[in-house]
Amino acid sequence: MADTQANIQAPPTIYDVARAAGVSIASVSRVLNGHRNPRQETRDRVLQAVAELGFVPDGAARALSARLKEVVGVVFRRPGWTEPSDGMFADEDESLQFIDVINRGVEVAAQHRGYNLLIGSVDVDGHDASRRIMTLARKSDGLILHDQVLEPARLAQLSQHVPVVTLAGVATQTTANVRSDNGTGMAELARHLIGDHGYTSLAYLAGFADSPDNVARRQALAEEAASAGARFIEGPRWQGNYYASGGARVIGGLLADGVPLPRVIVCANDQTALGVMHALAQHRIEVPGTVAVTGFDDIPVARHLRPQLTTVRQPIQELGATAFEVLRSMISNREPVSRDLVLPTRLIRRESCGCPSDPALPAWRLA
Amino acid sequence: MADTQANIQAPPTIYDVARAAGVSIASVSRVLNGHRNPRQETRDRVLQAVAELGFVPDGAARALSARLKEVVGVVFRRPGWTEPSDGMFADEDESLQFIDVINRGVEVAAQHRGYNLLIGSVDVDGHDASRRIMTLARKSDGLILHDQVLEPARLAQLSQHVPVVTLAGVATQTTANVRSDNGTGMAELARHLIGDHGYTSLAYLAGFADSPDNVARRQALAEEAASAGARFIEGPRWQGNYYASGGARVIGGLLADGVPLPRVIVCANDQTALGVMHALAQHRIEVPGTVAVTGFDDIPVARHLRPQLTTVRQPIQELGATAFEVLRSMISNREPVSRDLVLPTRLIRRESCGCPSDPALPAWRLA
DNA sequence: ACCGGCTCGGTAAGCGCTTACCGGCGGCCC
DNA sequence: GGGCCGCCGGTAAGCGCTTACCGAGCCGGT
Repeated sequence: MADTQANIQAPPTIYDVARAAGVSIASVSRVLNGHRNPRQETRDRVLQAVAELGFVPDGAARALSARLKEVVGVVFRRPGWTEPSDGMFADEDESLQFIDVINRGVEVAAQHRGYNLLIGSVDVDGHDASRRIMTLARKSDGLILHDQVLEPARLAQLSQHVPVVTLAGVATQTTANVRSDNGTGMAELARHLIGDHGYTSLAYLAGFADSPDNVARRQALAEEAASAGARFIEGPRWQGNYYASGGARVIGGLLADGVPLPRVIVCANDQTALGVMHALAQHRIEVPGTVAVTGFDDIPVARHLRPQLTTVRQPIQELGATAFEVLRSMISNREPVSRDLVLPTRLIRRESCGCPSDPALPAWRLA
Repeated sequence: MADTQANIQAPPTIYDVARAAGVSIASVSRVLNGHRNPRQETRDRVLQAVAELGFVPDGAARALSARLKEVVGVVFRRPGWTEPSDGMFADEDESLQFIDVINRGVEVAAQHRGYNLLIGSVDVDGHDASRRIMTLARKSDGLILHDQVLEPARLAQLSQHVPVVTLAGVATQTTANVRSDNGTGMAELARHLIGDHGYTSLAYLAGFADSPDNVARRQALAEEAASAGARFIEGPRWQGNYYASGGARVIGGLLADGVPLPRVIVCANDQTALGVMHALAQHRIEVPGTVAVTGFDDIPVARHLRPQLTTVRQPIQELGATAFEVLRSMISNREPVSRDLVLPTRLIRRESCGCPSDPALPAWRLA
């Protein structure tokens, strides 16, 4: 062996295929893309050459020429810890399960259409976030933006040039939006807690203040509590950040200051509930015996917690898949199927609200 | 308003910028890419035009011309349930936390270098997996492949044309590999269980049989057990699949057949342990009192389980980040910095092995 | 037999960039 | 003062595809 390095050789181009098949590059392109119905013999020769050479067209060249990249960009926000108490491994402390599952939904839907997913994240201090998103945009045919990645002004500007679908945001003149029916799910949860369990004091542990989801959930809960005459607790002490750390911090703060806890803590999302349950366990506070806890989203781990988490299920993967389909319709028709899609939610009663565990309904159907 | 449709207009091209700045496109390209040190005045005019028009170069054109896409592809395998007992929501039953965190690591590292991540998944029945991966490859500069996505022959073929880094696989002549030091971590865990806790019977709940990680972990455990004279249990009854469902199924099967459980169940990874603990709880079996359970990976939720999961920590994000850096070196130098990188692991003692909970060490440092 | 029309290949013009190459201009040295 | 060299802009040739356009061949109709 003269050289231990395994040199990689350039992949074959369409010219190589054309030469091997004894036809022009136009013919190769035509049989590969199924245009103009080439003669059977031509088709056979091209196909054989393609198989022999293992030809796969270059994405960039194809994109440039066809003005279609078959790539959609997805941007989400990474937790950027501004709180000094979080250590160097802060990033690993959290998984972004909700976001990851949505992205999986996008990806699966995209695969079906021959698209791929280009992923980008921005950290909370997004001073150059806008630039990064632009770059991503120029590598894709359209963008799916998670909550809180771009301020409205930038969004408006961006969406003039690129199809944009937001998740859990608000639709605008130029963007479409996909979200869940927060109100219905939260109302159902509230009625269950107040009506079925008879709880009379509920706190809302909030997510980001300016997130539409957060606003809608809070409001539905507040309204149900009011109409049922239950005490509704909220405020700056109850300000979380959609992450477990936020929930844990809130509980820690409350307990440290000797603030009495309400009978139920309704968390803005599951990850927050995770942190809450963790902090509660650390202080030896019984869930749901002393304090009941609920989440929102029904992320996969919700059922593995002890007690299992009562929550409101969103069709998470479907959220992603829907966002993709809307985006694709914008890409191909330059007009979305709909500007504001709302997916249904529903209450999932498990143990953390005080319901009995139900062994008849295992989380996994066993063989 | 004549038209409610917000028409998207084509983004500006380099020609638009050149015209606005009164220079040639070559000059625009040069100032943007910092080549040939253009005159200050030229630079200013170009930069101003770029700012005014909001110009960002098209990714495809840039890629085609510069022969560099600044995109890396990542392929992982989605759980494809072959077992009939798993319902329609099977996909949502599982999150792929380990994979997601790795991908996040890749993404963060990629961002630093101006690269983006192109995501593709293959399902277990990967009959056209190879083709899909090829397509992905032609949209990127290189590929990072998770475990079990491509058979070796295909891999060898693929890696002739594209730089490839595998995760938790084996390095070959043409591919590089990044993995964790399974042996050391597992040995440390085994010694803790046998030496510190005095357990004398351990079962290994396996992952995919042909996964190198699985083989290495099993072997380290077997060796430690043998040398310490502990009983080591394994076999077809203990065959999992790296997912929670596999762990739950194994436990369910054992219990249904009246097989007595060992004192410790060492799971191939955390997700498996999750399913095991879930199944055990369902049968009212105490963990760690009656049966101790351990995992491997230290995925973010491991600390949220009750009891908290004792496991072996891999530097998950770093695994991804390292894979990216190796790949990048292959892309730019056509030669990897190293063909086989091994990252350290270490035992994380929590509660599920029988260690006392440690309130002095909260999972989150609270404000 | 001729011609219109239809089928199907080939030729070549881009797509929006990067960069090799060239040429003009100014400064420097002798 | 003339010749060289270096600096910088512009011109144009691709990068690897898709596709509009053209033309050759062949069919059927009259």
